[in-house]
Amino acid sequence: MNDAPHYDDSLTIALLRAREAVTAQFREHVTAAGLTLPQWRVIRALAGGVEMDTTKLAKRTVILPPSLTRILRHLGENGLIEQVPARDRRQRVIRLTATGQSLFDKVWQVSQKRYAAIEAAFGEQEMVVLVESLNRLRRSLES
Amino acid sequence: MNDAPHYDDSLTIALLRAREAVTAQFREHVTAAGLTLPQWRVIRALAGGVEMDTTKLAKRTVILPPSLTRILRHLGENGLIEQVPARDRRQRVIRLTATGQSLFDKVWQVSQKRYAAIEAAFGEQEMVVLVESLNRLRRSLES
DNA sequence: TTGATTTAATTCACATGTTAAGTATTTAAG
DNA sequence: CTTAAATACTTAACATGTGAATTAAATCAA
Repeated sequence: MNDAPHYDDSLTIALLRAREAVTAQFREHVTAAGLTLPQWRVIRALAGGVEMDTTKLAKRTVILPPSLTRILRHLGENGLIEQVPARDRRQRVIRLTATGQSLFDKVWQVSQKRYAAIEAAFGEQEMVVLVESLNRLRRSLES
Repeated sequence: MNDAPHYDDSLTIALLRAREAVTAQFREHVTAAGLTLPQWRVIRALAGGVEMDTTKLAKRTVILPPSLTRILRHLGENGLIEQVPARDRRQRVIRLTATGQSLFDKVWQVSQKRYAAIEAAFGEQEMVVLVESLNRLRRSLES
């Protein structure tokens, strides 16, 4: 009938809603720990003694540099991260403090359970297929 | 090895990146028309003479009420939408103005081409499967 | 080595995301 | 009919998203 994809079927909206549904599973316990979800992505990327500069961190966490600057300021003020001296003095190399790592450990325990619950509800195999499909979509658009 | 899903394989990040890749296909021509992507979602939901209250509009466009309030103010100031008298005076029922509709017509032409290009690059059938998978994921988490 | 260019990160300005609190109108209970 | 509860939005406050301009340090070319 209509040459336009129906609104609720459109890819962008489907991605938005799916992401909303998934992040909702993590939001409660992450915010209870005093973190926002973007802040948690940064903590998670640095967990286990990883040291990383801002550019790499921005790519890993899918956070734009200006946002990351503010997030790192917050996390630094709360004593969760610290700066590591770098050869290239333009770079800001970051790592978790002991406090940051132990906060990660605490939140991560719950995140794992939530992730497992999502796999159980949606299907472990379907989840693998979905993630692969999402990554294939991305690659097909980047070229 | 690790009991944690690898960062780049995680569902939340895959959703973020995929969404980023898809929206990038629309951002250029939408912003060239003087609209942000959320503003465009609102315009699109109202296209074709549709009248809708704020609550329904918020759900359709996946925009939270406080954001929608601001967006509607912007669109109203630019003469793209107008308010329709409603029985329930708590509600704000909105529709496009003639200006808004003609802006939609212009932007929509390009959006259709972009959407078709995504289908061509990723595969029409795979796209259908992906959207269904995303919606199934969402439903499995809402119960 | 100097000067132009590139790179890394920040700052600025404005828009949206998110939660909590507030206002106005309607509905429902008594 | 009157008041308590529910509904539809809005406002406020803070965090992040986004694009453009800025600063500082490293690299490259002459």
